Amino acid sequence: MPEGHTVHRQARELRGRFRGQVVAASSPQGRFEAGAALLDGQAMRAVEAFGKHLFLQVESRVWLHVHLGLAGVWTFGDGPAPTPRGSVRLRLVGGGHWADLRGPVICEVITGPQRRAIHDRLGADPLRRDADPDRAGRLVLRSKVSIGGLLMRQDVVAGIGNVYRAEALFRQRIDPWAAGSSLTPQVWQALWCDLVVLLRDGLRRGRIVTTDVQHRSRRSGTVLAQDAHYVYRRTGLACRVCATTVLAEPMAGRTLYRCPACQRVGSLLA
DNA sequence: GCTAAATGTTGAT
DNA sequence: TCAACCTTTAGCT
Repeated sequence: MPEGHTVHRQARELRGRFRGQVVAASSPQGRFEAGAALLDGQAMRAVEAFGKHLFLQVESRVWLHVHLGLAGVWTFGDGPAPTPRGSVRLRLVGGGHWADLRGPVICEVITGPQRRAIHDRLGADPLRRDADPDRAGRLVLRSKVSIGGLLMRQDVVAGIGNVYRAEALFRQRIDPWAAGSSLTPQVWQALWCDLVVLLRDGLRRGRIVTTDVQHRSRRSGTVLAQDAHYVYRRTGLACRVCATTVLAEPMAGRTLYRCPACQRVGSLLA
């Protein structure tokens, strides 16, 4: 269940196991047999993540393009691959490692130019060095669309999903319904910097934690789930900062979470 | 054990 | 604007 940090983490897992290795590719489920045949028996050259998209290149120079959607999942392992269970769309085996892909929305083999076209329509990815936050900022600052809507647009900022949207806007005290054009450049700058901080942290941990203070389970030492977020999925509970009831409301088909008191038009800088 | 919802996108209406 | 897709998990029973 991925936002951008998950996909970057998976790219790292795939790179570590398979880069430079000859990889056997198959589709136990049968739905990707033709595609798997194009990858099978070739050395893996490169793996990269861009937003929520994953690209994997083999020596014939074609690319595997994967988008997990809501339900897609990678499973990794070392040693002999287990008997495939369930609908494994793609299995990669090589160098003593294996990886199974289930339930992706997109799993296809594409050419270099096709990959470039996908790159070109993606916005700034907070986890990539080549991200251009100024271009994203120009789009935001002259848009009448709400900042909550803009953050979900992958052609503006790539890799942000519903959790990071809710949490970053809360942390900056920005009203999600405020138009992009109502933000100042300073507010945009602060929001972008916080997205970079949050996604890097998510990449390191492997989960999204946005609160500074967490209660830990006494037994396992893990951060309790309900303390990991400020507003995401906390409908009806008291805001951690001001105790006002957290709201949930639909925005463009997704559930938006916010604190109506903390998140007014301005921001921490206003 | 079952059901509904979910960190998402696409394509039809 | 909405259903479809696919899998996992939270929250019931």
